[in-house]
Amino acid sequence: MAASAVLNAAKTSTRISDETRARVLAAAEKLRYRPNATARGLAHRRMNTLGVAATLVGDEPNQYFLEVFNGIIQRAAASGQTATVFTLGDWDEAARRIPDFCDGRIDGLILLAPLLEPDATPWLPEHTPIVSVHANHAIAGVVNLESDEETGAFEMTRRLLAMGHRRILHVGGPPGALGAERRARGYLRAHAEAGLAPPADHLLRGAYSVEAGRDALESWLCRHRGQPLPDVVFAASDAIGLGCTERLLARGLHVPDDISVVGFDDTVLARTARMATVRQPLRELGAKAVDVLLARIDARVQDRAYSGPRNIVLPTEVVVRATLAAPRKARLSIA
Amino acid sequence: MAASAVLNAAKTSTRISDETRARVLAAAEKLRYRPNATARGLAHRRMNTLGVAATLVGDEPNQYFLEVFNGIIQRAAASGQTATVFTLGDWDEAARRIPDFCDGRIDGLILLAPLLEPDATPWLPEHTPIVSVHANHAIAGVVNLESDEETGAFEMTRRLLAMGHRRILHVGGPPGALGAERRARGYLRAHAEAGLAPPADHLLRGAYSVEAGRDALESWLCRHRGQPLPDVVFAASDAIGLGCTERLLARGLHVPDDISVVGFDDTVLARTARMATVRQPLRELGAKAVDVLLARIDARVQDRAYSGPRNIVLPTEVVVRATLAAPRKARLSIA
DNA sequence: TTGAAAGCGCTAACAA
DNA sequence: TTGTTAGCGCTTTCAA
Repeated sequence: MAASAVLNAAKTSTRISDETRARVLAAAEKLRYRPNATARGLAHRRMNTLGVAATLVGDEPNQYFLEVFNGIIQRAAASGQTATVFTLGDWDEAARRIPDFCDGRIDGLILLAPLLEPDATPWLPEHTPIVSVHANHAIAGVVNLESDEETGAFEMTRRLLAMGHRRILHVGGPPGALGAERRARGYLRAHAEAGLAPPADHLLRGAYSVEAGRDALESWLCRHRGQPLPDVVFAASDAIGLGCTERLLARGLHVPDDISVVGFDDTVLARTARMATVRQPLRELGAKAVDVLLARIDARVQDRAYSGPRNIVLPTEVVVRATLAAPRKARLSIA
Repeated sequence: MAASAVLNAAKTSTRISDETRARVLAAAEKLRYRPNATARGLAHRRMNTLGVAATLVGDEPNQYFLEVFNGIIQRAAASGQTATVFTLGDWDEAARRIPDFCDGRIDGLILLAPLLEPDATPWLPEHTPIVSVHANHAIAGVVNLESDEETGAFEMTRRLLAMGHRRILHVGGPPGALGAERRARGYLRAHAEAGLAPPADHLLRGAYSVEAGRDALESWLCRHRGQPLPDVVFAASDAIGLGCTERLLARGLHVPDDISVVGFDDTVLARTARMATVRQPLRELGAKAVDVLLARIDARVQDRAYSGPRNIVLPTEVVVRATLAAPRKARLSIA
């Protein structure tokens, strides 16, 4: 009854006499009473906690994750929720572990860049609302948030072409990854629109990391010795772009005077390296994911169906920085 | 009894007959039974969840926080724990909000770089073990983890002096912040050891951010027009160092040919900008904080006193990168 | 080896 | 306006 009064203070002010309320408050104060969130959660079926599932491995922090996560916790805090992180070694573990996460301690789950089969339905817990950011496939029952990567890549490539760049080397992301495909598609579409066709060997694919970018570019340069140096490297991620820049500098080439470099994502890496890039609204994506998730949770609480869209696309934007300049007039050859 | 059996499978294998176990397992499977962590937590008084409290505001993600946090979640996951984040707008809110966090949903709390009064004891909940990372003061009942910032700053400064640098401008952290004091102290001690005394105006103080670094250096340079350019800028954080570099480049100065820049922390900023810095083992600090916290939680569960140290200091390390070179032979003046 | 019962700390519906 | 009661889903005695 103490708890009832203390709490109802906010809800039913008429229910308790002032005298009783004062007595309860005094007692609570004296006992340093703290309501227990677990018990309350049990009774209430609501923990005011959102889960975030992501793969988070390796030594170097994944900036993509960290930026989205930053957006998530800021918005969650603003909505009176807290966020708890579940790490997956690999998305193959998802079928086994995700149902365990949805065990009453979270009200909803955000999947960060999940690599899941479209038929994940059998094991996806149906009692917990789920949203995903940059899912690789549409998943039944999961609302997805993404950014318009193809248009971003398209606009960037078009801009490069308009500046006079012609030999545009695309150091792309992993084959099969939806985002990587979309970026490559934008790159190709911009060429097609300009009536151009980039040589097939100007489109590489590999992991999204600094090392992958470094190695991919280096081996490509070695294979193309004596041929003309590309005008610009269009990396499919900022990390790749950084790796490429590193190799170019190591070869004594100047960025952007000899060759430009542009990235993708606009993580802190690009901002720090003053690298031109395609901005994905990472923090907004995280914040919006929280909004949608809360809407779904509310709908469930009120036993309504969630009526919002199943897929939400946020715009991307070309960001010009110091690593992008007009192409060199005198063409260089690869040493 | 189903739950009992299912769970006791791990604990008391003799208690349940094989037949019953099989029946229970089959039923659980058919019902897609999932134990409820909240109820279990209520009964068990253990959520297997660690809390992390930090101030996390502003647009640009705080890399210091993110790196420590990365270490925390990795180690927590390895120990079968999850981490939930509580954000504070300001450490002044701590007295009001921290007791609320310790409401049964977490087993222990990690305070990230707390700015707390030493007499925080009255409101610190005594039923939840707490550890801090880089606390500003010793707090009764809280085990603190930190890194040896003074030695790091000392070693870096000594190294700069040994390279022949003499005019070392220290763009320091906020006055009153323990870490900033320690960094400044190391800077001064290295000078003293070499029988040198830096001019008083070579020691600035301000916030830890890129903007603060940029503004502090710019106004300092304006105030010292015509005087000799420093040999090197020793920034009290990577962010400050980045801000300083930005201003130097904008003035047409070359780093490190005209002037060197070194930072502090070794966040992703320094790694990306190839900036020399003093490395703080941020991820290790996070991981170790988890270890100590779990040890304290176990001690409490077993009703023992925690017997480990009250303060743990991890070493720092000088990292040399491209922004540090020998001082310029011909001295430049400030334009 | 199994079943029954009490309780973790709170909420909510119902009586008084 | 107040007190009582019955859960929330699980764990843990204690009997049977």
